[in-house]
Amino acid sequence: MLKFSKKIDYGLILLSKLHHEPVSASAREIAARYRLPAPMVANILKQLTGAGILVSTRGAQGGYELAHDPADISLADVVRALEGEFSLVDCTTAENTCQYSELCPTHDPIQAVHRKFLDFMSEYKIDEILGAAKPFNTHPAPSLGNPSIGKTQ
Amino acid sequence: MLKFSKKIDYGLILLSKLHHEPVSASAREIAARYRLPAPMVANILKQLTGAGILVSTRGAQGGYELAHDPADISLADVVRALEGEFSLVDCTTAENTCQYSELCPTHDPIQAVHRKFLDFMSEYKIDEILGAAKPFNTHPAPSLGNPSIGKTQ
DNA sequence: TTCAATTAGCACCAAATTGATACGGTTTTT
DNA sequence: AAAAACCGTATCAATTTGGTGCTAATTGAA
Repeated sequence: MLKFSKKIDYGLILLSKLHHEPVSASAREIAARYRLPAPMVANILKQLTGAGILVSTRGAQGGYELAHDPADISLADVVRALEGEFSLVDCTTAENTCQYSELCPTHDPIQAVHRKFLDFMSEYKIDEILGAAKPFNTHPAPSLGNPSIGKTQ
Repeated sequence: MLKFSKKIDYGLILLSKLHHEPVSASAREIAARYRLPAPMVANILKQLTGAGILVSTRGAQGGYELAHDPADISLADVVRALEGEFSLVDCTTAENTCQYSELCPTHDPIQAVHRKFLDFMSEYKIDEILGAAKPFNTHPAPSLGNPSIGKTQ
C-alpha cells in the first residue's frame, strides 16, 4: 500500500526529538518519553545509525545524536534507511530489470511516476518536517503510545 | 511500504489497454492478452467500475469501457478505487482523528507531506500515463504473466 | 426459449510483510 | 567489576496482499 510504515512514522518522531533536544539520548529514554515500544525504538535508532543519519556513543551515558544538519537529510534518506531503496513497483531497480519491460505497456510511464516520487522525497529535507514539529512534548503521552491511532479501513 | 500494490500496477495496464483499444473488452480477453491472473483482472475491473472509472455491459458480448476521458481521471482516483482512500499515515482521515495529535510532535508536518502526495496524485491525470504507454502489446507475453518481475529485497 | 457469455458480489486461503519482542555479545563509564 | 548502553540477529504474531472460487443476475444469440 501507499503508506508510511510505523518505522518511518516513529523514525520521524525520533529525529524530531533528537533535533529539538540535541543532547545524546539513549533509546530507553526516548522510548519512555514518547511511550513508544522500546525494542522498536532501539531497532529504528540502530538502522538510522547504520545509514549514517545518526551517530551513536556506546557505553554508559552513551546514546544517539544527529550526524548532520537536518537540512542535509532528505525524506528519501529516512525512507531508504528504514525500509530499503524506494521502489514504487518491483521493476524499478537496475539489478532487477523486468524482463518484460519491452512488452509491458506501462513500464516507461510508471518509471516516470517513480522518479517523480523519488525526486519529491529527495528534495524534501527533514528540517522542513522537524522545523514545523512541536519542539517537544511536555505531557508524557497517555496510556497507549501510538502516534497513529485510528486505523484506516 | 511506500509502493504500488499489484492491483494498481495491473489496474494501470488494464486502463492503458482500454484506452488504446476503445472497444468493450471482457475480463477474460484482457487477462489472456496480458497473461495476468484472470480472477484478479476481474476483481480490478469490478472495482474500477464501482468507482465510476469504467462502465460495464453485462451479458454475452458484454465487457468494460472507460467511463470518461483519461484526462479527467487522476492517479489519485485509481488509487482510491483500488485500495481505498489514500492515507500516508493512519491519522490523516477526518473520522479517525488521532487522539494524540496534540501530543504527537510530527502530526502537523506529516499531514503536510500527506497533502503534497495527494495533490501530486490528484493532478497527475492518467492520460499522461496512458499517452506515454506503448499502444499495445503485439506479442502475447511469454509464460510468466507478471509485469513486475524481479522482486526488490 | 434455452444456452452460453459475462458481470456482480461474496467469501475464502496462502504467502509476504509489518510490528513487535528477545537475547546474548560488545563497548564504555563509573 | 558492575552497570549502562549500543550491536546483531533471530523469532513470532498479526496484518495485508495476492490470488482463487462459487453462486447469482443479466444479456445476446442460436
